[in-house]
Amino acid sequence: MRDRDYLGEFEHIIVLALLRLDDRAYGVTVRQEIELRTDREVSIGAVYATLDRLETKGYVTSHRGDPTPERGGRSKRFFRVTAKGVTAVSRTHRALQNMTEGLGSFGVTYDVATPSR
Amino acid sequence: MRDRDYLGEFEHIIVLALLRLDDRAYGVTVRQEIELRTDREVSIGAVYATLDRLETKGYVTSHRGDPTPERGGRSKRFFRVTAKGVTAVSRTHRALQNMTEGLGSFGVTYDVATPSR
DNA sequence: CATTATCTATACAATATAGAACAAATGTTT
DNA sequence: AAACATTTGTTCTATATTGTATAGATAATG
Repeated sequence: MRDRDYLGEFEHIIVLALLRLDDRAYGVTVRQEIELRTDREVSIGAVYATLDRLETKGYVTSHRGDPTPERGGRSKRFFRVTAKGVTAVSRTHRALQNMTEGLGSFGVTYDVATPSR
Repeated sequence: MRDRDYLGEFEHIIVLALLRLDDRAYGVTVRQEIELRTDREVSIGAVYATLDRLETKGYVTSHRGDPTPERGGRSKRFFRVTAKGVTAVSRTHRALQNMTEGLGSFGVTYDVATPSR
């Protein structure tokens, strides 16, 4: 993998969730944060699969937390964004910004076509 | 396909390019615009594949232009974003914004981990 | 040992990417 | 003007990477 890659759409969202959650970021909270802030349903498997890939790529790290004293308190796997990860979000973010700037709030200002079907 | 879907990362970029280029948007200019504004190499095949997919989903339409009187002036296939397409960018854009807001310029403010490997 | 929360494994669908092949126009050569 | 070269543009084919859901395994408490 070239280290110039951009984050995929969902990867992007996930990394942002980690940054927001700071040291409270683990599978379940990540999912919640996304469902809360975007109006989108997320399957937990999707979250873990993506987190694993991000870890493989060196964009995040994970470590086991201690079990908490609650029923079902299995130990959590906490995630954290690496410096490399931050670089990647920034790059992705910047690209999007460069493409967007000057467009106004599209959909209002720009007249559009209708689908053929 | 549910009409609640988000644009993939590259789809997003492509649609933004179309909006910028307005009525000058066809394969080659789309590619140029992206390479110009993001610091990214784009293969022409990727552009068309994505444009086709977007058209199938009703996010863009295309029509043939007349051949132009220049060397190599083969007729172009012009693309245009549909209302549905604009809705989709907006939705994608908003989701990203909601996830980003309050984060400051990440990378500066947030302290990060180092990759395990 | 039933219940709860979390994580893992796996499979499949959708998206992204590269590159070569093909097409249509004009320019050049003889 | 026929043949061939050059330029610009599109299509096709193949493959890799991302995104997604589901089912089931684990580890804790009551």
